[in-house]
Amino acid sequence: MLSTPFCTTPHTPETLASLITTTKTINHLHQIHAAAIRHGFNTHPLINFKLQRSYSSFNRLDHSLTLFNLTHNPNVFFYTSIIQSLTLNNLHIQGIELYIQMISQPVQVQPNEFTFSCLLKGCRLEFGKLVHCHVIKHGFDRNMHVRTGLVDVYSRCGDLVSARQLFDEMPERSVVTLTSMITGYAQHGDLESARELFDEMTERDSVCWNVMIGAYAKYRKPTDALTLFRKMMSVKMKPDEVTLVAVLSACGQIGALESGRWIHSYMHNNGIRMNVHLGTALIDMYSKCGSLKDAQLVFNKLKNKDVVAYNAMITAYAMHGYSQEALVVFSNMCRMHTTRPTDVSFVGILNACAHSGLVSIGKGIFLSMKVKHNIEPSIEHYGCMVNLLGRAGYLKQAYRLVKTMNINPDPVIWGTLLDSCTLHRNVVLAEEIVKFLVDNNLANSGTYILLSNLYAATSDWVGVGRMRTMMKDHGVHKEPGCSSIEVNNKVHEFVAGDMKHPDSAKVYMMLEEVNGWLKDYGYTPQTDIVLHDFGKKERARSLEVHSEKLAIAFGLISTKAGSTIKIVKNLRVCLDCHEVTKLISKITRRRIVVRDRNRFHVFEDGSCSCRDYW
DNA sequence: ATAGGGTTAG
Repeated sequence: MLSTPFCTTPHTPETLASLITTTKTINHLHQIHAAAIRHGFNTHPLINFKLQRSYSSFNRLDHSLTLFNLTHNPNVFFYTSIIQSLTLNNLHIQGIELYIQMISQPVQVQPNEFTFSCLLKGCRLEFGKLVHCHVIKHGFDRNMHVRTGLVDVYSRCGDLVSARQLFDEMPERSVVTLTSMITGYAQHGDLESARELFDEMTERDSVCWNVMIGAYAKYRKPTDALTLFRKMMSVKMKPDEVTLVAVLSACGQIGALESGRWIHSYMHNNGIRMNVHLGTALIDMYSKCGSLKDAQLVFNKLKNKDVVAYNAMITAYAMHGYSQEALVVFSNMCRMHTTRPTDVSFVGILNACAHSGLVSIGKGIFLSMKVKHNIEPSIEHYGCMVNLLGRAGYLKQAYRLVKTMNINPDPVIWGTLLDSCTLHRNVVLAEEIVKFLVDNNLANSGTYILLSNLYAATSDWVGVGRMRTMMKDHGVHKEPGCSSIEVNNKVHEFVAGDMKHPDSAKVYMMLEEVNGWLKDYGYTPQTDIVLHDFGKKERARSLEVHSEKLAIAFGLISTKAGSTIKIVKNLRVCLDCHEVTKLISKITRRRIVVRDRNRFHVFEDGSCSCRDYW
């Protein structure tokens, strides 16, 4: 203590106050605090205010509160800043309590516009409305900061009508106000209204660009996200860490590896430091773009890995069918004392088991959720188990699990079960399930499609016809297949059977050539699973134009011989396409990587990394 | 002396 300068040098409140503001460590702060007490400044309002803020900045709310409780008659500055500390720590109830204490003191302390700004930050609708009343009562509702805070509360909480009304009636608005309003729309899925306001802005900072790009990424509009990002770059607005996280997510969704790599090198070249957010986004991007090696590299180098980073890597291994590796990362994570598995970890690890048919390991992990980790399995975890059991052929067990679980089964889980019935050609069980669904009014479009697929798979064309009629009667449509491929930093999309791409003529010529090769190999199209265009073309013809085949044909004509072709598909790959792609990889000596809705397939020399189990 | 908007995994 004696070695520090604070014991001997004389101090004025002003010099102490400025020392507090510049202090870099909590120990340093304690010494200054001690010096302040020794000099008899412990009741000095400015000193105490600064001390409180400083403790708060070191995340020592406990010290802040002690100090506050020892202070007689705190003034509005002290009240406001302690309220701010509380709300920043998500302690809004305590914040409101302090506000009430403040206005009901014997000697009332009048709140000001700053007090209301702090009260509103991050608060929920019930408190927001309460604070709103007090804002009006104290006459601060025309203050821009306060009004922005109100807009923010209503829009974050989804009361977009109230938010918009307050917004429209504002005397003036700042970038922050607009961003709050845009965020409200964006977070609740109204991307059009968000974009409309965004386009009307006369000045934009990086935060509002981030909100808009992030909204596109969140609502799975990766092309819009990337387009807007390019626009941001073109107006010389510098992207920051938050921008890049959103853009990387978009790259992952669309499988744009070249763009993703470009972002990674942009980080290096522009001094954007790696951190756990960016690292996780990179792991996600690389794995969804088929480059598991790069995902591993980022993961291994990443410091301070949190559970989100671990989950991203577990999911990456699961998607690529590397079940053992996923299990290793999972157990490493469980061994760390800083990370505990979450519900997402279990979705990842159970999917990893499903992709390799690790039934008993999966069952063990599923049981451990509740027993060992105190996590109640959700419908998604049950879905993973139904998938694991069903794919492995334990259809009865899967069915029993759905019937006995204490959550209401949803259409997804029934779909998973029916999918497994199709895979194992179990018409009897499938019909039992469908009858159950119809009897209980649970059948939906998916039910008909799945049963129809099953009839097709077992060559029961009468059954297919019956389903076809039922679907027509119910106006059921199948989600069109869509595949994309990135060539020279540009993403090309193909929808099943479409002719929209500028190079369509060449693509279809290539497809004819491929069909010739396949015929020479003695391949005949399998009469599987095609419903979206039934009745228009004969089955064999429609099989030829599944979207991934168009994308692969485009890849063959637009990339260098021998290079890898990478495709992203929105649906699960069908049996026929899977067989055909295996053959194409053999004939053309190309490595073909297909990411379908569930996982990766790496086709090489006539076989697939999923070992035909998917 | 003090305030308002943005981030990752299925």
